[in-house]
Amino acid sequence: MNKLKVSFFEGEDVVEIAKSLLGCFLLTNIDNVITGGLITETEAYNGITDKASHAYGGRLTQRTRTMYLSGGFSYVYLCYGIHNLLNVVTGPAGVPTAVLIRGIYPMIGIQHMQMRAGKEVSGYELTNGPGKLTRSLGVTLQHNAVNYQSDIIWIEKRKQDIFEDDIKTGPRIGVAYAGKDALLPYRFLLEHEKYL
DNA sequence: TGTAGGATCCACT
DNA sequence: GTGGATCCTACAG
Repeated sequence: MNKLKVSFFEGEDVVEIAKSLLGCFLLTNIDNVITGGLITETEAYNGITDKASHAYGGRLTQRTRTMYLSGGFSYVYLCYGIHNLLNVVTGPAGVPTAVLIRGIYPMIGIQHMQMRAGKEVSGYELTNGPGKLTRSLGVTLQHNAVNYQSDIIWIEKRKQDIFEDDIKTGPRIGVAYAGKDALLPYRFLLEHEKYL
């Protein structure tokens, strides 16, 4: 067990944190079952100056309140009325930056993830999307504002360091409404095959 | 109080 | 490649 510490999440540079999370293990202990896998895809949401962020312009509402917590809490919200999306809040308290976990490679508790997703789904298909990974991991709105130091959701460093060359960068998905900010290279993908 | 639209996924063409 | 599902959130009035 080698949980990422609070100091990691409290870093000021959300883009750097998004990149650093690639190759770490995301784990949940929900319904008394541990499930999780290798983080393969993340996106950074850079606070009040980022039009794609829920907290753009300093928006502070019931929903976005969680983003203003100090780094190391979860931010779960409902997207398109159907999908729960899981983020990691970063930075000091009052700074609403967060990293969206968009994909993991299933490694632990695969059988149970398959039950949650339905038996037709298997392998990477279980968790290769932000809505799919929460479904397979059992994450719901109940798990909003959970501390990543807890035994419910946490992130571990298990692998050796990731090589820069194995990280692909690109614009974020589904944020066309954000104008110029939609083009920012805040999406990170890991060529994960060699790290399995 | 009303309504437009969304950090997605899946089935269908 | 396209569109429907589905319902909460945000904001205007």
